[in-house]
Amino acid sequence: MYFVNDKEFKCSVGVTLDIFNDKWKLSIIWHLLDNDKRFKELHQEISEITQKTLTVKLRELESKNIIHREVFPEVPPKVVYSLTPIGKKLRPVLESMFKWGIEYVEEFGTINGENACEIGKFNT
Amino acid sequence: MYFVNDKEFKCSVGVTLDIFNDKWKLSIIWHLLDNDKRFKELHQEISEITQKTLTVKLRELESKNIIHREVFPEVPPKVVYSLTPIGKKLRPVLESMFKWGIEYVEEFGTINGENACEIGKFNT
DNA sequence: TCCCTTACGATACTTTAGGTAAGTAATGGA
DNA sequence: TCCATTACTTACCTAAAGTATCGTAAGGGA
Repeated sequence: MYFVNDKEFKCSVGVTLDIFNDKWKLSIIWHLLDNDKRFKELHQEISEITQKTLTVKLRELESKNIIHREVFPEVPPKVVYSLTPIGKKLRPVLESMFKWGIEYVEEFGTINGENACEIGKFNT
Repeated sequence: MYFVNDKEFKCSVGVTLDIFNDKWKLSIIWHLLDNDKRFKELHQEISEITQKTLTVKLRELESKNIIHREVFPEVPPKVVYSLTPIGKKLRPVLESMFKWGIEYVEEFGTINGENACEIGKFNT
C-alpha cells in the first residue's frame, strides 16, 4: 500500500496513472524532456492547449514536484520551466509510448513523410 | 507525419497520447494485461469508475482496435474483454509507469505494508 | 503625458467529459 | 409471483477544459 498526500494506492502504477490522469500533463513533460522552456515556447509547441489550461497544468505539475518553475524578475516577464530529477526519470515512460505509437501507426494508420519528433529525443 | 483516422500527428508519441488522453483507458489496459475479464470483474477491480463511463471507455478502446469484445449469448449476459495483439504490446508502457511510480513514492510518499499489484504482472 | 508593446497570467462564461441514480431485458429459482 | 443476475441504457447533474477578454508592469515612441 502506498500513500501520496493522504491518497491511498494499492499499486505503484496507480500512483503514476493518478498523476497523469488528465489530458495534458504527459504532453508537457514530453516537450520539456530535452530542453527547459519558457511559457510562450511551450504554448507555441503544444499549440492545441489553451493558455489557461497550460498555466493550470504547469502549477499542478509543480506542486507534484515534477517540474520546476523559475521566475526572472524582468519586464516583460520571463518564466522558465524545467524537469526536476524525478520528472526527468519519466523519459522511459515517454520512450515506450513513442515506440508503441510507431507500431500502432504501422498497423492502423499511414505514414506520410518523416517523423518530425525533435531531434535527439530518442535515437529511434 | 502520421495519420490515424484522418487525424494528423507530427510524432508517434502524439498518437499514443491522443489515444490515452482521458482518465480511464490506461487503467483498463492495466487490468486486462494478465487476464481477460468480464464487465463486472473490471468494474469491481477499477472500483472508482462508474458503469456508464466503463462502457463508454470499453467501446472507445474497441473502436481503436486495442481491446476485443466477445459476447456470449447467455442469460444473464456474459461479455468478455481481452487485449488485441497491439493492446498487449502496451505492456512496456505500463511497466515503465509501474517502475516510475515506485521511485516517485519512495521520494514523495510513504509505503505501508506491501505492494498489492496482481502477482505475475511484473517481476519487480 | 499618453499610449503601445511584451510575456505571463487572471477572470467570467460556455462547452464537453465524466459522475449519479434509476431503469431495462431475459431467464432461472424460491 | 417476485426477486436475483449481468451488461448495459437513459435522464439528469457536476467538474474539467475551452473561449474570449482583461490586467500588470517597465520601457519606448509621439
